[in-house]
Amino acid sequence: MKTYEKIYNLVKKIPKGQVSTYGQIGQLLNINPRVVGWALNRLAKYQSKSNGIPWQRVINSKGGISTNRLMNIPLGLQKKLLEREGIRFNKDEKTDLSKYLWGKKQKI
DNA sequence: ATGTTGACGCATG
DNA sequence: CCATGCGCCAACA
Repeated sequence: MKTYEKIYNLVKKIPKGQVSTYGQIGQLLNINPRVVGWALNRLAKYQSKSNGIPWQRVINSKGGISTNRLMNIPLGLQKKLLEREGIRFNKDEKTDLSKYLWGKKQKI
């Protein structure tokens, strides 16, 4: 099984309303976070069609969006998709990872 | 086989 | 806050 397949399988498990990070995915699979980014980038490159993989739920360790500088992906798309799932962004365009990170318990 | 490419993360200035 | 630098490594060409 290819590494990127493992990554896709894991990303599929991120629950709606929560997010993960490149680092967290990498840690769980014992691979470098860079490879996680590479694998997700591959989706946009080689699979123009929708694929059922919730790629938008993977963000960077700062709680921010990393796709905005890419030509492949429309500006602001990832944020829009996440907001649609209930993720809120502060004025610095960051999410509260202590709240939304996959595996953390929700505060009341 | 060899060089290049990143949706990273962390440390440092 | 911004800018580099570097370790990292699968897949691609």
